[in-house]
Amino acid sequence: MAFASAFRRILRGSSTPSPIFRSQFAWIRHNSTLPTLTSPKLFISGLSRNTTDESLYNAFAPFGRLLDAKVIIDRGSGRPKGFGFITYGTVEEAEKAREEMNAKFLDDWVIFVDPARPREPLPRQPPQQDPQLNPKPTESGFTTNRTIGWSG
DNA sequence: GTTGAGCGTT
Repeated sequence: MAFASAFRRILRGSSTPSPIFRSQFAWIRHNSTLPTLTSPKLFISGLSRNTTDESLYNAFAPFGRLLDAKVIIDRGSGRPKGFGFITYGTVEEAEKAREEMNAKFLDDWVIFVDPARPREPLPRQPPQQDPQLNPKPTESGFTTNRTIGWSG
């Protein structure tokens, strides 16, 4: 927006987006609502292009046992997309890390720590199940018997 | 060598 670029010039005067400005948003999010974490997986956004898997790991290592720390690299350009994912052993560690690292600096950039969305649907716990939205898809002439469970 | 919202290369 125009706000961001304006604050950018005011606070820094350089082409680097001001971390101070970004931290305001983070504080607002921090003070408004804290969504409870349900998984030890965290989505880290606002990363610097200099941040790599190792530096991301080192930044979040003190808050718990990190099982994974990954900075997403754009396969086309081969450069970091500016966000990544970390996985702790427990949700408590993830919550602590979120409390400690959200709206904090990493490589001169204010990072955002949010719960990561599930990438793969769990096989035993479907996230959404709306049988009412599919009353009867029997238009193809087939009488689709509802198969309970995937008997592979 | 480019500009910063977002949910991942298997």
